[in-house]
Amino acid sequence: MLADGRLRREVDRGLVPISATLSGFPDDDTMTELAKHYDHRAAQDRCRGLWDAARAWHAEPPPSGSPPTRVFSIVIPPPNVTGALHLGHALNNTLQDILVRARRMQGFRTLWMPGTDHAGIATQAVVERRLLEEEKRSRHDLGREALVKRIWDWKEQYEKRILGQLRDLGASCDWDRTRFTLDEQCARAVREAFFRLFQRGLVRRGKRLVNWDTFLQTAVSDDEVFHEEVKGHFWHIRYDVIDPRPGEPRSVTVATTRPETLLGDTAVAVHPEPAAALDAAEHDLRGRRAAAAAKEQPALDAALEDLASRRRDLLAGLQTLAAMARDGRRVRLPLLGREIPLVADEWAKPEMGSGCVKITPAHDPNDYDVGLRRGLPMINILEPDGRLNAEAGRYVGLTIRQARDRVVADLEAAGHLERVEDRVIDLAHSDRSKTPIEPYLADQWFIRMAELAQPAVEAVAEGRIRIVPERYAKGYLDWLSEKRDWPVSRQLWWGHRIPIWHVAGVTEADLVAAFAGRDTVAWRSDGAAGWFLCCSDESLGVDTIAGVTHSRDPDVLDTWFSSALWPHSTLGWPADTPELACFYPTSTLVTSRDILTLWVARMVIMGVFDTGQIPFREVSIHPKILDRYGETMSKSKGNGVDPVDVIDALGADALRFALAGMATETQDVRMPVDFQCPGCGHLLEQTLHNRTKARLECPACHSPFRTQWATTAADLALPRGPAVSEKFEAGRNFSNKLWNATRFVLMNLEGFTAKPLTAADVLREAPLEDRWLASRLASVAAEATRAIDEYRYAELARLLYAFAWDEFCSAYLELCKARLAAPARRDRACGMLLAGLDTILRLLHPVMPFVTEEIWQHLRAATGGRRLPWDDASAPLSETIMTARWPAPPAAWSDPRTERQFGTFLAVVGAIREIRARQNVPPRTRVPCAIRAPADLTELLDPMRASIESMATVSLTDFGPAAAAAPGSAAAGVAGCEVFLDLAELVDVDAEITRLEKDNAKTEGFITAKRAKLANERFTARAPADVVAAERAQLAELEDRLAKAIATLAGLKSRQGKAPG
RNA sequence: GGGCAGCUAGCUCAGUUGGUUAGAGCGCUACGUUCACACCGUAGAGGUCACAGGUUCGAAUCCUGUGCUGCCCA
Repeated sequence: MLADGRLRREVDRGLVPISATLSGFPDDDTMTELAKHYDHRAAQDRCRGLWDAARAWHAEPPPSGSPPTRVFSIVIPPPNVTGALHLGHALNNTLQDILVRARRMQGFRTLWMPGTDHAGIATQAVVERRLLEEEKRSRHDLGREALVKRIWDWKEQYEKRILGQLRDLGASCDWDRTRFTLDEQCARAVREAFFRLFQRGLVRRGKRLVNWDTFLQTAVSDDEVFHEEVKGHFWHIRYDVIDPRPGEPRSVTVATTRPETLLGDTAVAVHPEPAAALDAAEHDLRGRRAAAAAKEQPALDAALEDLASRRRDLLAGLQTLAAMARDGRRVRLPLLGREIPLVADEWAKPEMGSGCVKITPAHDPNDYDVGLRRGLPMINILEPDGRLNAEAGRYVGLTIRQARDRVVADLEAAGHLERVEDRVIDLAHSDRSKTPIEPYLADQWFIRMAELAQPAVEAVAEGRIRIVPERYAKGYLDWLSEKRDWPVSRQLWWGHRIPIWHVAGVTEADLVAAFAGRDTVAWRSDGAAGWFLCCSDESLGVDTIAGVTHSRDPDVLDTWFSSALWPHSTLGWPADTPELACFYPTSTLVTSRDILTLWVARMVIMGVFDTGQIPFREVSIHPKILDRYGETMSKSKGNGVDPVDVIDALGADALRFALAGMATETQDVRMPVDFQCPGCGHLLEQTLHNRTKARLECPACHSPFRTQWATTAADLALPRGPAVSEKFEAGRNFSNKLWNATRFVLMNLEGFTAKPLTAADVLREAPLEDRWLASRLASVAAEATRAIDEYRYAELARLLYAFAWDEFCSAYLELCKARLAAPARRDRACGMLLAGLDTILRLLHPVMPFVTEEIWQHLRAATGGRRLPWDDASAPLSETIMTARWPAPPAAWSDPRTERQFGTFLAVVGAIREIRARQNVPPRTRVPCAIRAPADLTELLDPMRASIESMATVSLTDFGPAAAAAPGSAAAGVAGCEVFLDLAELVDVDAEITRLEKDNAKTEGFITAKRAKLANERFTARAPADVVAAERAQLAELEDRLAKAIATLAGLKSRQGKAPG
């Protein structure tokens, strides 16, 4: 028996694998006492095993013909397979799991669709960078197929890691349905969607100035670009006017930070109305000066002066140039000798530089617009690898850097360089390769947005899709209403290859003949003698068309294209599946605000286009997690926290509880991070300086440890110091509190047999504390349900924490201690303790699934016969809390009067405890106490006499309207009662007097303020009657309290000096 | 340049439609361990609600402006 007992304890500590049951939870007869501390590691393993064995997370569409059920579905924002998940993902998925678990318990047919995203450029860039670092090879050395194979290997590794992290977190996704944006099912949806767009004429081919990454040799989107200020120069270059007439300038001067681009110049621009432009600039400056603070005025004055000197020195020349531009005059491009036109365009600013600007349409976004407006040629001078092409004449083959030096030297030699200024330049860099971005004119595929965006705008504008918090709808609508065409091609190898082929030299009749009977092929003219073909099958299926070979577009689609289809592609579209019929449109999308436009808007667009229905009804936007400096957490900055570190150290529930508690409606949450020394546990603040170090030394024990950055063998041999935050400890403590409350309940169940409890049982002949608990359970269940409905996750966590800890444990459980010792009152107390605990566990399960399940299993083993009023009393208790019924206490349990009464009781106990603490009365010394209370309060509190005595450790000597206090008692007024503590050995009379005087001064202050307020006629006349009445009542109470306190004070003063000590 | 948000206790954050004496967690102070839990209990200290105006009987809350911080768009 002894051995059994020890085994049991070790089992409870999770030291021994349990084979007795499938789930690994103890049977009734093995269950007596829990370990003193909750062991999150063992519990997590057991719970996951239980859920997996039962596939409790799996959802099926109903069999046909079955009655309709309520459906709740979510698709996961697929984490990309570039790397492991960080705390931001943990937050996102915790919130989804809260919704999913709650709805499942509420009886919804609930699906959470999991999966990952291939993240085209990000993943390819990571793999390419490693290839270069570790093998010194480029993707071109490897070739397309081999590189793609490498990326698949990477994907397999990280997908596994990510899904493992999600499972560690407790995410109750339907793991049987896991998808990947590049898997066969998603690929089919991508081809079909693209084909339909092509057929409808919504796909177009066009030139576009893209952000070109010369290292990765691909276009990157604006959000993959970061800006950095670097030191550079401003070169002033002279272009000669061709055949100047008398009175005309012989040359124009332009300034540039990128002199090598002049090789691609196709014009020089001057403002068409320089005088008017200067007037406008001056008007603007004067307006700003009038409104500016004094310290800004000198700078504005200087700007005005500069403007005046320009008017004096430059204006005439600029006006001449504008006239020459209108006349079609030309200038000669230095070095190349090309003749280029002077054009008049507003882009040239007379208030800046020389007032003239060189135009390089193929290599500058603003110049590109000028080129379009003025019909200028666009000369591309770059190869994809960033070297200059044949258009650059004798500079061909040079890198941009080399070309810049040569061009500058040649200009200087030719006498065309006027001067050079130093200047700080805002330079765009690729986030992927960290190299400078070159604006580059490239052929791209675009999706036309004019028609597609409209339904997506309307869905939100008309409220069919609700974005929470509402303010985010504005950004969504603004962005979409611009209806800018979506460039979807990416010059990458990792992704969905664009299903477009090109063929030249065949007739449409040839195409008709080649694809006779196939409705999966469509074509359009390429504008010249060829055709673009689009096909929704995997391949075109023919090698040649009328003997002519075709070629497939080498590019792949933007990652967001496949993500845009995620809600319907994962459910089987374009096939007409039962899943699609049941779970689409999905219920809610949970995401952070930064991808509202990139992803959310595009899902709406494509969902409506493909299925005719919106993809989700509500969007819940949650905050981002920042570090102590207000920077967003990211792997690359090194300021992140790995969720698995927290899960290991404190438990998944602790992590989830903290994250849910942070998810308020404000935008961002700060999380100061510390490194924890693996040797001594000392916390070392993470700073801007140390956060990227591979090894650190503990300032306390001086032993070194490694961080996530460790790569060398020497560093890797060190123990890992995890990045942690104290914010998670509250959740760990809370888990333990629940565990110990359960431990207490289970320890006191001897001889008690749990039976189904009805709503009426709970109220029948119930003592005050039971009616109070029932009422609180009703309110808390309603509030928790509402918080979930309204996506107020933080409030959910907070309110359950406060109720479980402060009310259930600190008040109700304490009160039960006396009842459990009294045989006649025992059973009822056990029943209510169980009901309270069970309800708390169910309400908390969505936030803290593991500890609630672990406890549920122990309770189930000990009290499997219990049912709550909202359970089906004829069915067995649910085997897992995951599918237990969501609490729905009856309205009859609500009882505001009882809650007030109980509040008074707690206040009286609190007042007594306060006096005891102040007077240093030893905790276990029972003190005589009298309570004077008006008749109505006496009647209310009378049933609680024993409870007051036990909770405040006093013996009540007198209680009622005329209760007499022992002379010189310590006293306090509370909630309309007076409490007198007979401290025969009142140690410190002076302290009591000081305290009372301070308190009275405070009370007098309030009274003065209240009297003034009530004396103000405008207040009594205009404020609502109930507010005025409340103020009057309050004043009366304050005056009463003060009067009583003054009397007590007088008594104390008469004792002053007489008391011992 | 335009838009959105934030600024509340030492730290991280709550604070519903304006209405008692502004709250929580952590940290801090004092006392307390055979009695579920020291991952605990009891009590306490700690705030000109960024600043300046305004509306109102009454403002952390509404309006205007300023400052600082972050994000989005150009």
